[in-house]
Amino acid sequence: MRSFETASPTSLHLVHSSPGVRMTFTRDEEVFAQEEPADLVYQVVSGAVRTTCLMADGRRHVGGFYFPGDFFGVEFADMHAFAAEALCDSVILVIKRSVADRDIDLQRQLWRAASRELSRSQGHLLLLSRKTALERVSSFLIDMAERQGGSDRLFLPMGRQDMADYLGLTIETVSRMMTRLCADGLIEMTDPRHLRLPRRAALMEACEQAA
Amino acid sequence: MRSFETASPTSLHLVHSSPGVRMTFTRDEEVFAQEEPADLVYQVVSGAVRTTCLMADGRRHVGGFYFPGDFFGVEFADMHAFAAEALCDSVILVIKRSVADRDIDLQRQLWRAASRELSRSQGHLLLLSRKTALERVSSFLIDMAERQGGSDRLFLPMGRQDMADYLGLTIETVSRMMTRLCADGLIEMTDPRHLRLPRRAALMEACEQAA
DNA sequence: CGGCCTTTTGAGTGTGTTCAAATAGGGTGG
DNA sequence: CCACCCTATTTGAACACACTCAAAAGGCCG
Repeated sequence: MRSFETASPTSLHLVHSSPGVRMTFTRDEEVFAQEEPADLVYQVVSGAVRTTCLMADGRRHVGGFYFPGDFFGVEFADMHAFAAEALCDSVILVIKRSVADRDIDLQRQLWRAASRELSRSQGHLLLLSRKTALERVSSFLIDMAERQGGSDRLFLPMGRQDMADYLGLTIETVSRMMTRLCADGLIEMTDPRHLRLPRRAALMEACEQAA
Repeated sequence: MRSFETASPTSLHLVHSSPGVRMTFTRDEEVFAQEEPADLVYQVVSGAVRTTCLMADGRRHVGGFYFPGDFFGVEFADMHAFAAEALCDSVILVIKRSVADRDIDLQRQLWRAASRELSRSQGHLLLLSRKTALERVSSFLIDMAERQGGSDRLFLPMGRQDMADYLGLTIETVSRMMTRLCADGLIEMTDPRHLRLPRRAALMEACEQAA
């Protein structure tokens, strides 16, 4: 089900000395669980990951999405507040925190990851506090597009439910907003996960403010 | 307008060696501004502080409230993402980051502060993403009560607008929910800022899930 | 082709917003 | 000390946006 390989020098540009183990995960497989000790940190090699948080009443919250090069599972507390699952078949580099803390370069990368994580979480806060459904979906698409490089083609590795749980909306509302954006010519959809953003500037207008 | 005093050994139990300067701020006075270099950290000695974030379209977001003993302005980036203002006349201990980083004990306190800040911000995220107005206001009151010690009396140093901007609601909705909680006997209000929480357990029910 | 899952669409409802006005509280000057 | 003003809060009524429930359409795999 899950394959282990010992780390070896690879072409992955973000990790010089490969101070960890590569593991592969299949779609929807759990990388780590909520409430699990946070003694490891993770970096996406290929594929994509989401972090989720299950709440008492069954509602699910998606904390973020992670793409190749991104670190995740970097916490301050010694427990994971979120669980992490592979969005699709993915290769993840797993690194011991104790090892990471001895590698000065890696340590710097983790610090930057934590810093980015915090500012992302603050942006997310603003998004949730006072944005309309259309603004949320637009912001999301812009964010995804930026993180996938400048191309006007965009692939969404997550389903509508994941988007909804990330944006604090229902799946129906997300779907409706996507339809609306299509109708307004701001996006084109070949299928639900493959988009083209022909008018990025106009789409950013729809966000109304900084992400 | 603002008085400076050199730090001196005081009765404040949280700071042993007072490695900073005490400053007093009047109501609504700015402690630091958004986009200002974050080379100082702050601790509330007396009074209360809010952090705010002004958005492009004029909407305001309140990031958090800080009470005696709480640190604020602890950032990862080298700019403040939020501004900080005194809620009422307050005494603030101002500490140079460079000095703080040399004090092993203080450093530990700042780390814990950053950690708490992050988990608070995640709780805030959950609150904003899927909670009803009543749940938000209830959670807020419970949180405030816990941070002010176990008493069933609660003083709110912030106005309804601050509460609204913190909870992602309008001032009218906050007011209505307060009225509703009164009607349901979950809180008592002598005036808008002075509450009594006679049925804490019942109030926590209204939060529906972890803060 | 048929079954299963995801996404989309539709109709009706409800919660929170908006706009507007009334009330309460606090400070100032007469 | 009281009248007045200014601000903060509360209340009311109508509306709008997103949700809920329900069903149809589209993909994918067997």
